[in-house]
Amino acid sequence: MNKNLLTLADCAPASTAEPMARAKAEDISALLKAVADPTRLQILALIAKADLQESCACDLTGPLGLSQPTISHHLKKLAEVELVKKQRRGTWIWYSLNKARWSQIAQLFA
Amino acid sequence: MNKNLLTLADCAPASTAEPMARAKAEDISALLKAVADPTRLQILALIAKADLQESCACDLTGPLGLSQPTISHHLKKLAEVELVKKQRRGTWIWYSLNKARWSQIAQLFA
DNA sequence: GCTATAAATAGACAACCATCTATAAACCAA
DNA sequence: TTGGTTTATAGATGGTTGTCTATTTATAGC
Repeated sequence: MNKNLLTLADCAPASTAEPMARAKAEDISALLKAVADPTRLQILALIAKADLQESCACDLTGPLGLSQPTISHHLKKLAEVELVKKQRRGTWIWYSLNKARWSQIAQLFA
Repeated sequence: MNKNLLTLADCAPASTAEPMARAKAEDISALLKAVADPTRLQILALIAKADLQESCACDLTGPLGLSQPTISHHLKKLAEVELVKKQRRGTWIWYSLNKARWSQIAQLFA
């Protein structure tokens, strides 16, 4: 995933009718798609508000009423775009927000 | 579309395991889904960089290499979540960015 | 009215995605 | 090694979505 995101203005054409590079648009799109799901938004909010700002997957199935594989699927999507970090401690895997990545999204819309 | 968006932190549970309200998550998701498409990102960038910051649909088909109905479809999606404003002047319809709505997204990730 | 141009709609189709059940893999403790 | 717990993977399924062609609607000028 390309981390060097650009503001829309930066990507826009100078004066010709040349659009934002497709590859760049797809990079940004992939990141935004990961957030643009109601369940994943709920997951992110739960992690952010948890003690020490981290949760294990098993803490999420109950409140969200979803199966364990579904939660696992969503966490994988979030990790793929580096919106969450995962850390194994024994049997559990603890997920936390990647705040730098989070801020990159804010910058896109600044 | 609900304009009273909340930061993730605001939506998160107090101390119970109660997640962000589903309806709220779906509202935010709908807004983000509209932006989370590479073609629509390109459209937004084109509009933002156009003279007077507005474009008609016919100006977009060429640079993006897509059919007129496809462009029309995307512009409709963007208008549904109020990310673009449309104004008819004669035969043409001019699209411009809704900057207030744009900023609301930035606030979500602030 | 007739014609030309711009935009929207309808319908079809392929690709993607969120969810489930069933199963496997990883890890810890006896 | 056996058993228990947590997470990941495989496969299936129904719903969503981006794109197209064909058609219709809206507007302007003659």
